[in-house]
Amino acid sequence: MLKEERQQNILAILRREGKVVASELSDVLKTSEDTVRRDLNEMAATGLLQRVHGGALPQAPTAISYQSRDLESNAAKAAIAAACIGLLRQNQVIVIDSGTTALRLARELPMDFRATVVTNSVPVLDTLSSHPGVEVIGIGGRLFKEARCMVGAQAVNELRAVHADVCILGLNGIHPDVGLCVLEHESMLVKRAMIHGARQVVAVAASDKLGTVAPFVFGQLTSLTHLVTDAGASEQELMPYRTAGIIVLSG
Amino acid sequence: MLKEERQQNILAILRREGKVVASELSDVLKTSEDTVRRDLNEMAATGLLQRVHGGALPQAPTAISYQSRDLESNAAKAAIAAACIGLLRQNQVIVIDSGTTALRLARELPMDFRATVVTNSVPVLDTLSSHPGVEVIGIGGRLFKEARCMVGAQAVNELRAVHADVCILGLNGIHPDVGLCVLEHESMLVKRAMIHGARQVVAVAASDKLGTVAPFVFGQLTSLTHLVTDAGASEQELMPYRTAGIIVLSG
DNA sequence: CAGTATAGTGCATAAAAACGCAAATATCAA
DNA sequence: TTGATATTTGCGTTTTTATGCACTATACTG
Repeated sequence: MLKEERQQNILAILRREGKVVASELSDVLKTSEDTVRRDLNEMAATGLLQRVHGGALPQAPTAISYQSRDLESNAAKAAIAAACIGLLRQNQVIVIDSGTTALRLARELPMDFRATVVTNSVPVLDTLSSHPGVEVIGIGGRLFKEARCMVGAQAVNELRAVHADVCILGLNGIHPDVGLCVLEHESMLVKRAMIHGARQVVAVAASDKLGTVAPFVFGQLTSLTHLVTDAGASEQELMPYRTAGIIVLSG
Repeated sequence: MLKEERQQNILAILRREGKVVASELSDVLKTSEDTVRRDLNEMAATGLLQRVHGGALPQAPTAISYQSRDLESNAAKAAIAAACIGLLRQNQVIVIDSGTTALRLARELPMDFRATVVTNSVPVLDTLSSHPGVEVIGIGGRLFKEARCMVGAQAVNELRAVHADVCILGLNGIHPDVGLCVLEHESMLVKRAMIHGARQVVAVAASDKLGTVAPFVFGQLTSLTHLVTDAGASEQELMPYRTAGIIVLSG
């Protein structure tokens, strides 16, 4: 087995299992623990994973990552959420994506807001449990633990059956030429299904996401009707989106 | 289990429960109290949590509702959950119902437990997000807010497609003659779908539920293979269930 | 203030990592 | 092909790390 091939395998296992143990790897890959350790160290040096005693973990620790992401850039996210809520009308059917910005929107939703919300995000489901006026539809599927949301074929199918008035969409990167992108393949498919059939598609993105690219592109810029970002975005940065016919709000 | 992994788990539990107790952690994480203490001290040194006598608290005050924590600090439910976990085997497909007793079971599940869990309960989804070895399938449907679970035709359909090894079932009442009952019509349909096709059906019920009746009957006593209750149940109370061929555990 | 639960300490042990070196394998040029 | 060179891999040894145990000290509780 080639070195690169082996390292690819290690990464695949790491993604699947959430951790790798050096001794187990040497067993599965039929090689010595030395080689495995060398591989792990090499990959850790290039930032592909986090080396720990006994094996390795994903570079973004799963449990802690959600928590810390949840807390960071609070003011910016609050502004985005507020601007976004301004776009919503009573009694609409609203799809809410996973991601901390969309979650923030759900949390800021007035308690007397009346609407139907469709979501695959566990924390959004949790939050909206206490909104009496909101009819909530949970999307089923495999739980993607890092993002706390449902993904997979089942989720995509259920979402395709929904034609929402508004879709609140989170993303990892947005670029005028490349389009809308995310970090994981699974998310790509889910977000495509969310966009499909929605009357308005509102992307929520902190200003640092503007102009950045992530591996998986799930749609063109023209899929969007609105882009909501924070005050950190310059007019120059926003211009390409406006000229593409997107309504841009920056709070 | 890797050290860093364990520490991430501790953080996840801390975030979820609002506190951690050293002795409980050593139990759930299957390690010595020494190791737990070392972990807690290490994390406290890096400012990830606040060390206190007996366990640790979050660095920042948490927004967790006291209500939800209170129903967890119930010794009877802990005993039921522990007995229930004893029935589970690695790599089974397990359906977990909504309800606080079933939720308790999910929380007490060892971190290294490997299985596939199917659930319609939002807090169970939340809890199992931090169990790396558990593949979780969320059931979609309308959110029933009071119980924080998915119900309705969609949920019933998805559940009917599952043939589980074990089904952990909560209920509002169980009576030797009347059968298994719940308070809401929606729950009745969902629970019927859960039972359908399950190899083992384990009812979890606090002893005060025994012999009581609720409006909607979703199954006969013979649908059950196991009944797990707490030590508050008398032998006389349990006898009818035993004679019906049900394996009765009372912790 | 006594009794119990929790913490800290030193030590033994086992697992894992690092290191140096030699063998195996691949790469490349003539 | 052949041989020179670089890379990769495996093995023995040493060093480090992680963990559990026994024991003592300290903190909580009634």
